[in-house]
Amino acid sequence: MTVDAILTATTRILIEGGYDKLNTNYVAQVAGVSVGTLYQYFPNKESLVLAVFEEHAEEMLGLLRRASSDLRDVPLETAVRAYIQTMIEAHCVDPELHRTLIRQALHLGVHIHQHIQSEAIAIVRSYLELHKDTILPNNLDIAAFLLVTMVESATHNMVVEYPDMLKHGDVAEELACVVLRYLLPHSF
Amino acid sequence: MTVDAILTATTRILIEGGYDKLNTNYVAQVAGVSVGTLYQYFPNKESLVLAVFEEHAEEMLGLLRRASSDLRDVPLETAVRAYIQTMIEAHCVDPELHRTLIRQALHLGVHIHQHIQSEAIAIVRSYLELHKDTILPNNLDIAAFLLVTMVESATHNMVVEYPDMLKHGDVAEELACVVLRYLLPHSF
DNA sequence: GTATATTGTGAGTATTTGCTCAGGTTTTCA
DNA sequence: TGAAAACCTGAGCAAATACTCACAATATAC
Repeated sequence: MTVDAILTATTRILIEGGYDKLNTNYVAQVAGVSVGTLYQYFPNKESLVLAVFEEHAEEMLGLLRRASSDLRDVPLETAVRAYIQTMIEAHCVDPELHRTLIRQALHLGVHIHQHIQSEAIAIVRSYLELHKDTILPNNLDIAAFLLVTMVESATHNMVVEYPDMLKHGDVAEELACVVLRYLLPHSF
Repeated sequence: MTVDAILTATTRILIEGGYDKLNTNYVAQVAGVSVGTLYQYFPNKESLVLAVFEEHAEEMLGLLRRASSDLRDVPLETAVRAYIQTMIEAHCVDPELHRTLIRQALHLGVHIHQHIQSEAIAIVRSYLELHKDTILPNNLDIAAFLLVTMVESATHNMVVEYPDMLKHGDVAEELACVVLRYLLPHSF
């Protein structure tokens, strides 16, 4: 319970004031505990951010993992759209926190993108492997790398940097076009 | 001359030790001047990083602007490849500094990606406008957004996060495939 | 050569802040 | 009920560091 209050406070301060405004005394105050208590559960300031990051990343990865197991045996066209949709949802879990972690915490070893991408690349690669006879690309490593990078960054940019775009839900469909035209011989 | 020494020192410290290790006394020492001198040219610590950023962003944007004017009247297929190549070159101007600015300085208003992307989107959009009769996408805003985001992030990831990939120069060619299959009706 | 302007100096200050620790409060359990 | 374990407190220390200012050195102009 105490830990939770501390993490919630950390998250809130991070979102509202950024890493600069995050000091342990203030976190403790917002959490309604004393600094001493805080240091009973977290060895230092950095570990606060790391814990928040871990929680958030797991939540996002959870969605992607679930989707990937659901999509194993689904035709490519459906899978691609579902994958893009899931990626959008993953970014919508807590967009403000996501933006903050990326903007404010990259300089600690907190690399959300790499964290998520490396796992996503493995997933996509194994999916492409299953369908390698029906798709155009030969080099699956490169294809998986490009697909994940592109979908992740487009999604990210859309949700986090240009949130208005989501209303134009067409972007998701257009992104699906990009992917499908790349993978399949016949146009869309 | 003094200003230059200060900026060079800032850059070096930023690359080697990150934003944490950047303190004005140390910058002055490395630059071979006194703190007082430093504060004669820069109002505060932040402005140091901002100046370094500005210089770097201009250098990258310079390449893109030059390319964009060269590519106005070139056939799409050539233009796409050249554009991708230019984007790679832009990221290779000073990859270490680029990585550092992104990782260490995002939390100041230093948003390289947005800075570069917003200009790149305008350039690409106007190019697509010229060729709108020969390309598939209807919504040029979305198309430009996606193309820039995808090419920029793929390039960035390749150069900055997975530098080994560049040796596999095929990634650039594969990326060109993605773009061309999206834009043109006949496959590649 | 003198006066003025420009540029440089660096010890010191004022503040911020991560973290400790000596002691208090609450809970557990025989 | 009482003692041990677990948990909490917050004033304050120690270190880091952004920034100043009174003065010195150098350059420029006449």
